[in-house]
Amino acid sequence: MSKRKTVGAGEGLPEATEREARPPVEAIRAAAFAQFAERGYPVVTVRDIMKACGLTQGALYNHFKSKDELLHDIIASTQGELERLCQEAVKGAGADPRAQLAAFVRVYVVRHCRLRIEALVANREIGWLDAARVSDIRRSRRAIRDIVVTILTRGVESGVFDPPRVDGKHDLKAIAMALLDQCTHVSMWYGPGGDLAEEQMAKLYTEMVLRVVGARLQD
Amino acid sequence: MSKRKTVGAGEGLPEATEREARPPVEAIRAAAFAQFAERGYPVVTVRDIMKACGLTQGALYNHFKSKDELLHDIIASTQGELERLCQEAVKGAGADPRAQLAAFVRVYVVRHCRLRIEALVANREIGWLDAARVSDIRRSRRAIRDIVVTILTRGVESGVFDPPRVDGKHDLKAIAMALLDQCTHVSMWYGPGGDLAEEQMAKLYTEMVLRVVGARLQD
DNA sequence: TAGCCTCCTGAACGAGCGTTTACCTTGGCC
DNA sequence: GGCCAAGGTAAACGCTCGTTCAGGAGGCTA
Repeated sequence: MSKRKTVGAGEGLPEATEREARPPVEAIRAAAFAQFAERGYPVVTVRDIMKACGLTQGALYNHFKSKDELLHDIIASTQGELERLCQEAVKGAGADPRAQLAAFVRVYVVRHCRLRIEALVANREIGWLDAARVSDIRRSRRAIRDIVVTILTRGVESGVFDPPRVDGKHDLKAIAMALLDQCTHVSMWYGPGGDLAEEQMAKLYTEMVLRVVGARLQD
Repeated sequence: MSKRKTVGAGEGLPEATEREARPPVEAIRAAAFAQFAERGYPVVTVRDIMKACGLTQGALYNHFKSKDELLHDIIASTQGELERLCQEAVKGAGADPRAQLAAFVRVYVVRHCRLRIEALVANREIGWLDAARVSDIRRSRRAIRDIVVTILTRGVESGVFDPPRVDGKHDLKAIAMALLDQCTHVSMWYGPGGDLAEEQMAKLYTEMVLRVVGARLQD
């Protein structure tokens, strides 16, 4: 079953819509995604994953070295894509830190709404990876945090941001962590059936973030 | 079981400082706390927990019916205490929604900094409980969220809050979720060795939250 | 001292885990 | 056809899990 030979590996992203046409390795990734998200990595068994895509346990090891590698593959691809999107969003937003921050939050929130399963897995299950595999993902997260810190720093220097101070000093790293926490965890509770659509969520969060950093409304 | 005659049950919290004088059931709770926090419920074994307090695996079942009940015991006590603290904080803050929200955030953040291990366990491991055990904890969380929603609602009605709108309407539940997310997850990254102390964290978060809801500075 | 109660030990149980292995089927190519 | 590589199956491996249970140590009370 699910016998595919033809689908070329070099033509863009796999399409999630046509389930049967997907090569086995993609079906495994997708099934693992869904199950890790719903029940968590340690309690999802290799047998569960493979049964969900109509295969037996042993077949996993034709595509991945281990269950661990499967999880890393999933998280790393999601995380890399997120970092790239964030960088592009900021780069394409001009020089104004307010526009940069707004573009960042919009991309970040929309992605965490739309791909909330992937985000949820990436954020919740990373701890199960061993140290060697986890390091590059942590690096990517620091990179994203540093994007925010950089925007905040420039915004403060140029006077368009006035974020909260503690004992008279800014702690932009703490503020960046808090803002990212807030935006990241939409994936924990956002559902398409809820009151707000993705773009509305993005607008809401953008306004909240701009308020937190004390963005001046206009020059 | 867990029959204690000497340490009075009616005199406050157990003291975490004197480890040896603690009755076994308390030692088990403490060891489980620490290990669940560090490595996660499903990978911490009964043998791990009991070894950490100098006992063998079988002894657990003199104090708890199962590993599951142990986790529920831990989470429920933490959650109940949190709900009580939040209610008291709001009740003791007078009638002004701004003061109520500030008091709420302060208590909530300080607690999530100080008892971050407990908070982390309660928030991350709850999914492992079966449905029957998890329901009262979810109820408590909804209750806490509703405290915030109530404060926001009264603040908006009385004109001291002007939170972000989406398409002209408020979505106070979404905003309450976002604010609680932010405050809850300090427990994921706050460390006593960091740049900010608990009270400074509380001040920072209070100011951020008041900014988000658009609190008027004075009457 | 005898009896009881509390609590712990240490071995055992059955189940389920990730992974390995031997073997089978399929399709393309000479 | 014969061969090969890819990728599947199903059984088995060694291990660890949560839990149970018979038995024993130690401290009360009578």
